[in-house]
Amino acid sequence: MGDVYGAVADPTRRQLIRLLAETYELPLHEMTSRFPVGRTAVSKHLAILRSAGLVTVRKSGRESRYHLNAAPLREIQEWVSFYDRFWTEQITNLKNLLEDEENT
Amino acid sequence: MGDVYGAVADPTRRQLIRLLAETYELPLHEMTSRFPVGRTAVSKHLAILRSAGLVTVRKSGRESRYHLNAAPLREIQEWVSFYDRFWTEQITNLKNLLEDEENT
DNA sequence: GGAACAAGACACCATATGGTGTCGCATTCG
DNA sequence: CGAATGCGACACCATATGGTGTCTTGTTCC
Repeated sequence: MGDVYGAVADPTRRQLIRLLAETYELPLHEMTSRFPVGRTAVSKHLAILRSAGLVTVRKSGRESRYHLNAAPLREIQEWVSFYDRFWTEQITNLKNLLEDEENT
Repeated sequence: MGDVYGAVADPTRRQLIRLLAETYELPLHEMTSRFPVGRTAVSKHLAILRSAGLVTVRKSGRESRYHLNAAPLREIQEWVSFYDRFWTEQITNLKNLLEDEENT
């Protein structure tokens, strides 16, 4: 069972998630036409998303309809929310970052 | 310049972030002692975190002190918050997921 | 000054990843 | 029925990734 962080790390997969969020459900070939990569690649990305629980499939005739399940994203949301309080230090850290850039 | 999603995708790097959140700043060798991997591996992880802007370095004598900068996490937070409204569909999607599992 | 330590840089390796093309099996449609 | 479509399953390939060990440089400390 793949992890959610890895599934979301790829930009193409994030676009797929976004696409599925805007439409109720879509067959593979219709998604493929919206991306610059081939059908097989999209299919593999969807498999990864499926193994992360982010996407569900429903077979309808000869096409597989994909649907978004955003629930697993909750894990990421909870993880990232832990660091809310550190954002207030943004200004001081920006200073450190700039000093770091100078030394690089 | 590495992206934040990729930087956060690795579990070891998330642990490093967590560790740096709990302590003000740490030298490399002290972090390494807390992980099952070697010094070089930790150093490379920190380089990735640094290129994503999540970590800053301050040289102090012969050791490099690492410090957390949580600001870039904001991008992830904003991205994931877009899908808040889809979590309400969790129950119906769970049903779909189970049906999917049966067909697998 | 010389030993010991911290850490970056580099060479190297196994495996994961993202992409391709092709094949084969259902399913639809003329 | 037969052609065409949709898509999963492979086989394959180039590169990225996560790990190792070794070398070197800089710093501390006796």
